[in-house]
This record gives sequence, C-alpha cells and structure tokens, in this order.
Amino acid sequence: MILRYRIAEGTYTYGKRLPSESELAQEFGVSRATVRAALGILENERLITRRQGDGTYLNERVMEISAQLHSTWDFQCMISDSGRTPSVLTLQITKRAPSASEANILEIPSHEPIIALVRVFLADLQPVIYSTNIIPASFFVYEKENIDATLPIHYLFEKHCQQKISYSISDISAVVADDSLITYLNVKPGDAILKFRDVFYNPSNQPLLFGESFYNDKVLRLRVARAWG
Amino acid sequence: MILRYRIAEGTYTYGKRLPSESELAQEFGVSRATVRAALGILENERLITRRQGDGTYLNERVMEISAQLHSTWDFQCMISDSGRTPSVLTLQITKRAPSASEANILEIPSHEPIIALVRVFLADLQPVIYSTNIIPASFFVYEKENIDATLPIHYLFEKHCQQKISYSISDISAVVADDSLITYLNVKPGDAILKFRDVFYNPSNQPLLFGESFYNDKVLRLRVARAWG
DNA sequence: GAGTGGTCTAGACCACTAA
DNA sequence: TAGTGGTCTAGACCACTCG
Repeated sequence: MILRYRIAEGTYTYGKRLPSESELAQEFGVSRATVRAALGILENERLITRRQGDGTYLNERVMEISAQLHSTWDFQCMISDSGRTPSVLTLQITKRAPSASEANILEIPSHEPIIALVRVFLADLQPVIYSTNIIPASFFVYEKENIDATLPIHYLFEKHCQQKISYSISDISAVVADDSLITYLNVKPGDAILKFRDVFYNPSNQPLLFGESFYNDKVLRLRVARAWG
Repeated sequence: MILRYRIAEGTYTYGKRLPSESELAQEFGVSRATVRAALGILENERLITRRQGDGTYLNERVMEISAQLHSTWDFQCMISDSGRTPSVLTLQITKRAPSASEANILEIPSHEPIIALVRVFLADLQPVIYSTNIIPASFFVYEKENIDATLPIHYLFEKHCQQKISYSISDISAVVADDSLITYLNVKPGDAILKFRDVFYNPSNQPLLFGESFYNDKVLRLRVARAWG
C-alpha cells in the first residue's frame, strides 16, 4: 500500500502538485489516515513538501538524490544512479582470528574466528570504494566458499547469516590515502579520502558485523538530503 | 505532546522497557494513535526499538549519539554533548558581490550583494570546525552590524531573515588542509579534513544560503546512527 | 491464551492558504 | 469562504511473542 505511492515519482509531474489527501483516500479506497501515513514517509525523506492550507508538492531537487544518509546505503545503486555501470572486485575472503579491537567491537571472545571480506566497488571499471567487512564466522550457516560477494553487505549478511540488520552506527572521518588505497582506489599519495566506519546491530542491540569503507569522492560525489525543523 | 515523551530518556531506564502503548495512552489521556505517532518519531531516530508481540525498548547505544545525520546539526550542541565547552570565533562578516558560482548556487543575479560569514567553532578553546556561510544581503531585515554570529546558522538565518529553512542538500568530501585550515584549525600541512558543502532551501525550494564546513575529526568524532530496512 | 505492537477505519475539529 | 493539511479520537482486527 505504502510503496504504491511511489508512482507519484512518475505520474504526478504535472505542475508538481499532488491530489489532496481526501482525493487520494477516495481514489485508493482507504482512509485519510492511511494516506497520511504513506505521505508522511515520503515527507520524512523530503520527497514531498506539505503546506497546510495549500497542498502537497513534489520536491524535484531531492528526487535527484540517491543516497538517503539516514537509511540503507547500497554502493552499487549509488553508482548506477549516477549513470555508470557498477561492478565489484573481491580481493579477499579469509577466515582468521580477530584482532583485539575487532573482538572488542563485535563483543566476541578473541578465539572466535571471523570472516574478513575485502572488496572494491567500481563505476565504469573505475575504482570508487575500498571496503572491508568483518563478520564472526559463527553467524554463517553456509560455508565461506559459497559467499556471494557481489551482494551489498546487508543482503549478504541476511542471506548467509539469516539475521536482520536493524541499524548501524557510523563514524565519518577523512584520512590520507595509504598504500593499499593508492593501489586499489587508484589515487595519488597524499590524497584525502572519505572514511566510514560502520558497526551494524540487530534489533536486540547485538553487534553483528562491522566495516570500513574508503570512498573516493573525486569519482563519485556523495550527496545527501537533510531535513530541518 | 510529542516532545513530552522525551522524558523516556530520563525516566524509563529501569530495564529499558517502556510501558505498553495502551498504558501510555491511558496515562497521558490520549488515544493510542497519538501515542503511536509520538513513538514513531522516536523510532525513526532509532532511540527506541519496537518488537511486535513483545514491547518497546530504549536503545542506549543510539541515545549516546548527538548527531542525527538526517536532521538539524548544531555544532555547539555537538561539542557540548561531547563534554567540552563550545565557543565561537567570528573571523569575518563582510558584504560583497558574489562570485559566479555563488550567484549560480543561490540563483541570484551577479550584482546582488551577499553577506559572507566566516567562523571557527572551538571545543575547550581548541578549534574544531572552520565554517563559511554565504547569504544574499537582500534577505536581511536588520543591518549586518547587528548579526549575532554566535548562533547556529539556521537560527541566525531565521532570526535575521525571518524565513524558515526546510531542508538542505549536502555534499560530503575529504580535502587536504590548505593554508587557512592549517592556520585556523591548527592542523598540519597534508592532513585530511572532512568537508561539508550545504545548500539550504525553504519549503518552496528556493535556495536561501549555502555554507562550507571543514571538520577536524581528530578533535571531535563525528558519529551518526542510521536505520536499515 | 494474554498481551504486545502493526494496521486501518470513519469521523471530528482546527489552522492555514488562496481566490 | 472553500478547500487544504495538522491533529486527534475510539474503536476494530490482525500478527506476533512469550510464558
């Protein structure tokens, strides 16, 4: 029900004004409260603007933005939304003991092995993102040989570990490119690189996995919309 | 009504479980739908987790985070939330003609003057953020001498220009420190610095002002919570 | 089975905007 | 003044979790 309103992004371009809430309720045969709940989701993402006493309007500026910083990030979607062809290069899938800080972040004993996944995401074969992920091996229901490393990390985790990610906590910083970034992201020594360090949790607040992503903003612009007030 | 539920952040620490929606509705003398709307806001920010058939729980991890990347950013709040004393250093308030790109971003003619505001935010007198803001002078109802430069930019704008900011679009990138950053942020040559380039809009999609902020993540960690699914 | 959150209804009244 | 979105009510039924 809710998702069907997304057709607004294709159909209501005339004048950018949507039908009134009552009209939409009648058209879809639901109550006005249901319409308002659906519109509320779109408003949260700033895809629409509602003005009391006036009407509901599409926000074309925000519609052009793919990354919603407060929700799911899918690197491959971000690349294809920018008009380029995404691909993934898997550099490493290894099973090993965690470092002290890795065990600490994941809240596991230091003898429990982890799976380390190192990948590079490319746009039109140009490297954009260098990404590492650390997952406790005990979460996997299949063997590591079967890992489908082309999946976004949250799909990969949900498929192979059969747990849902509820939220993540991210540290954002800037770093100077080190040797592996120079090699794999094809940047120059001394270049500045965006770094995201994300820890993912399930609904019970247990840490599930964590990742570090190094983002070359010279190749793919990182643009987000934010709501005020 | 809605905001009153924030007391949850102080009162419901016992066991982290909140009373049921029906109980809350009765306690506050409102309908359950109203309670759900209020809880829905907290859930969006991941401050609470709701589990069907179980209950509503506080998320202590997210409660420790000050910056909600999808909503208002107040540098001084972020600094004081980190346990340090915020202060502001105003480097410059000037009125001048816009550059070509500034006029283009703000969608104003190139002869219309702008107010340029350059500030440094400090934590315990240690510089953290170097920030520039460009506002068309025509928006100001008071003269520039009266500008209260200690205010966060959205309050400053709403107070002096009497318009509301609805949303902003931000480009996030990493840059190598240049001379003014080295001077004012007290960083070393070659250091990597987080850069945010924000354009602010009103509900009618008109650009109101824009800013560039350079964030020293070595002094103040930038940490955000993100929702998945 | 009892209690929880998830979804939805059909109506009401208000504040606001525009013609 | 007519129509819009903003807020709220009192109830209903369902899916789910837990003891």
